[in-house]
Amino acid sequence: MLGSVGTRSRLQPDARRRQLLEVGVRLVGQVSYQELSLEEVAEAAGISRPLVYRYFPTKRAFYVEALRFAAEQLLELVERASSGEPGQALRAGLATYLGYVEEHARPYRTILRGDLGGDPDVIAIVDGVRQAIYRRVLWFLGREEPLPPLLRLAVLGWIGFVEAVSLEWAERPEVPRAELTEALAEMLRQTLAQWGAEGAPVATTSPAAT
Amino acid sequence: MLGSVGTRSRLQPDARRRQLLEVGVRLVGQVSYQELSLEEVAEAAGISRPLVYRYFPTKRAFYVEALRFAAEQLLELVERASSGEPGQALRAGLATYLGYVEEHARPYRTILRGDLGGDPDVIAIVDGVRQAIYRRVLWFLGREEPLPPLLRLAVLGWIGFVEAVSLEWAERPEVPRAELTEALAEMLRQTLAQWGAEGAPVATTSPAAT
DNA sequence: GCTCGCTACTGACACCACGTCAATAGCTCG
DNA sequence: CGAGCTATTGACGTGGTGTCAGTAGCGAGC
Repeated sequence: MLGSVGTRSRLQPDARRRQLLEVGVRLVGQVSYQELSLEEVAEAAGISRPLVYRYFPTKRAFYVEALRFAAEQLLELVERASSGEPGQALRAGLATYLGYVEEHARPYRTILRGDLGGDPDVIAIVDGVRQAIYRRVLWFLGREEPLPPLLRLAVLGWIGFVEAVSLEWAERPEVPRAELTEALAEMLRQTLAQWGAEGAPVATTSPAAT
Repeated sequence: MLGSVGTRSRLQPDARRRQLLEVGVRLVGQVSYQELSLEEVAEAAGISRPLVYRYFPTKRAFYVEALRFAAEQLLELVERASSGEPGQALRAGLATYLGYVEEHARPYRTILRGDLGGDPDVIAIVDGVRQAIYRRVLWFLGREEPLPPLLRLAVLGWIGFVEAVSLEWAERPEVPRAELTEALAEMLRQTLAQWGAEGAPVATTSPAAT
């Protein structure tokens, strides 16, 4: 029961900042940047609007920090799930990823699309998620940067494939998660076989046949 | 030399509206929504700010209309290029698409990402482009809606693949356009072979070997 | 070719949300 | 228990959106 109106307590800066960020994370994905008013944020935290400016220099900065926090949650989840040995890790990571999409459809959309398309910081975050996934995939494959141009395009393209499928699937989950996980993993294998044809041995073996 | 400051002529509503839209199209993709000021738009058109409100009820509406106009330009280009017989049309459409990306990297990014991610109208436009491409691909394949769920995901995923590759390629065009066109077309064939495995004959044959 | 009316067009205003600053009030430490 | 530090706030300035009464250019009728 954070910040219920009535009692205005004096908090330590760390606690206050964290509380504001949590409010922000909850709001990002519910309302657009335009609709988000700092007055509203302050009210939700039980404080006055100027106080928000003590912790965040501007509305954009606040929004960006909240978005970054949400993005880190997703990434941490996936990293944690996919820490096993590469062959299995890809499927574990995909399944976790899809699980997050399933439960947080709207925040996911915001993290991916990123309201405020023009803002460099927002672009940095959205691309940051993509890049983290990219590096993870490289780790799955046992490869390191720099990749040959076509192979790099293949991996980035596959990530785009996963994102597009996830967005559609979040709205119409007509395919079981397990089946989708397997199809996406297999898809990566095939894509690499075609685009990275310069004799690159890949490690994404299928699991034991059913 | 439209709207040079100094002479303020009285235009017909159609002409004025069109002029404003052209100014808008030029600005979208150059500056973000936030940075776009109607004062600036009015000045570029050589009129006063209130007059803009005679033609567009709100700043958002103006931005949306301009974005829609830009999106329609891209779509019309692709449609026109891919009106031949299906087998060849896919590659012609892809090549034209990539050509647009090559020449209008920043506007393309805006059309695709869509600043103002939260706005329903903007979402409608961005998804509209995607849906038009989707229908076009269906026409290539000789199929009609509704598709089986997995096949639908495959086509949408492939479009996501193309978009992701295009965005990266726009910044680092290290692969010849022709090669990329061919790889993407072949990619669609393979994807459908895997995801639409329920005996769907597909029409994307390779062109005559070079 | 002059007048008259219609309407494209503008200057000035109200409003709202962001961002600032001096003043206040609640902890903490001697 | 008093003093000082600082988290907190009410009141203000500012910039950009959206509104409205008033003005000026273009066509119609005689």
